[in-house]
Amino acid sequence: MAVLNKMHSARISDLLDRIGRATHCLQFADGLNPAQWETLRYLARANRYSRTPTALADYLGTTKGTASQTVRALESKGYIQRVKRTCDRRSVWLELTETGQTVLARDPMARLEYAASALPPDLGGVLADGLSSLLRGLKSDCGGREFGVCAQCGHLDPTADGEARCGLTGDSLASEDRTQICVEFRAGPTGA
Amino acid sequence: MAVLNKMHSARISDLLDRIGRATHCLQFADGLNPAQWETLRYLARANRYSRTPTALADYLGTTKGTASQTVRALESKGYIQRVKRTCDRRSVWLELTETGQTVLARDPMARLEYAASALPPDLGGVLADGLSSLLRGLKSDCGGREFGVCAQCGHLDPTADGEARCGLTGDSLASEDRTQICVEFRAGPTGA
DNA sequence: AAGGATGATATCGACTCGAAACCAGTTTGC
DNA sequence: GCAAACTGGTTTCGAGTCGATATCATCCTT
Repeated sequence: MAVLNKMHSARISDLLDRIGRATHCLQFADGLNPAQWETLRYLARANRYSRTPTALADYLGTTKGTASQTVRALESKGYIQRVKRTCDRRSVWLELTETGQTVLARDPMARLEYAASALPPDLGGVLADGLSSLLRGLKSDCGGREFGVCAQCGHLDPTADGEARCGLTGDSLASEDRTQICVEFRAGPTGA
Repeated sequence: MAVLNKMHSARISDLLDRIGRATHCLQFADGLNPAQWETLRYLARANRYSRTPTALADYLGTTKGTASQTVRALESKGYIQRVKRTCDRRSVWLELTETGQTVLARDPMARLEYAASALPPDLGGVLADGLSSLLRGLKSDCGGREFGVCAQCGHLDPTADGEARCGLTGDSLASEDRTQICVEFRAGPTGA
């Protein structure tokens, strides 16, 4: 069984490697590069605390300087725009433009999703769970901040019925907000 | 069910994305870069027809020029060496050195393998199969040559008992050779 | 023997990334 | 209330990678 498992794990590792390489080349579509696609995807899924250059840098596992360059490139293409914040005038919000959303609809990673949707339905769930626990096993080694949604966040403070607020900022969170990625995410009692 | 499947496929896509990013950063260990690690791994697994710069370029999905630079970098570090071939004096064989094998033993992708081996045994097989068919679905889109082992190759010509030879080159293949990656691989009747 | 194909390498330019310097705005401490 | 420390963001610079092209040597075809 140990041998069998060893065989499987080598194969899994190889397959993931190859899938990674295959998707890598997909991510140069539309004149963008992988980092820029990641950024568009991130901005579409990040909540209002998290659509900033610094949070983006954290998410991408890069530096603020590099993230800034990516942002500039996307802005010059008209896919995102910077919005000055009033509360803290150093800070900037990044927002997808209309054009940006149109481009994101052509996300090349959708191919992967498409391929996944062709799997037998019962296999899909198992696959997702397997990958998820694989990632957990990996993540502890690799450093890198965790990003999760408010719904599973330790800061979430469910006050009244249906309502909830963030224990960190005190803001109340619409249900829409709670399904988005947050920089401040911390694994907590609410989460698994 | 369609909805369920859509959920799963989005999650799978996201997970693969994140695993890819996590492993990417791992592959800068020991002063090498991802392409160089890939090269070491490839050379360790490629058969004697396939340990050449051109085959490497094909495998990595890059150009010969770029592959040549990677080779040079690894050679200057002393991890591989070029061996002039006598049969075709244009051609070069790439071989791992002792040092190269030592370094490869510290392959950062082993972390992934380790994480995979921690999965429940039955899950491992399912996961591998799922990923495999996912890759198949993806590969048809993405172009990129298939690389497989002789044992599943259409060129394999099992002559006598236990013996086999390559129908392309006419060479007889030791059983060791048959488990290695070959550039000339072609999906054939022997394979699945 | 000549011309074309092939394996490999070198060179050049475009591009990306990380490190460090830098600027502006905010907070802290006296 | 002001200076120092801090923080968010941008800019600049250098290293490194990659792909395209040109070049060289060798092989193959006729």
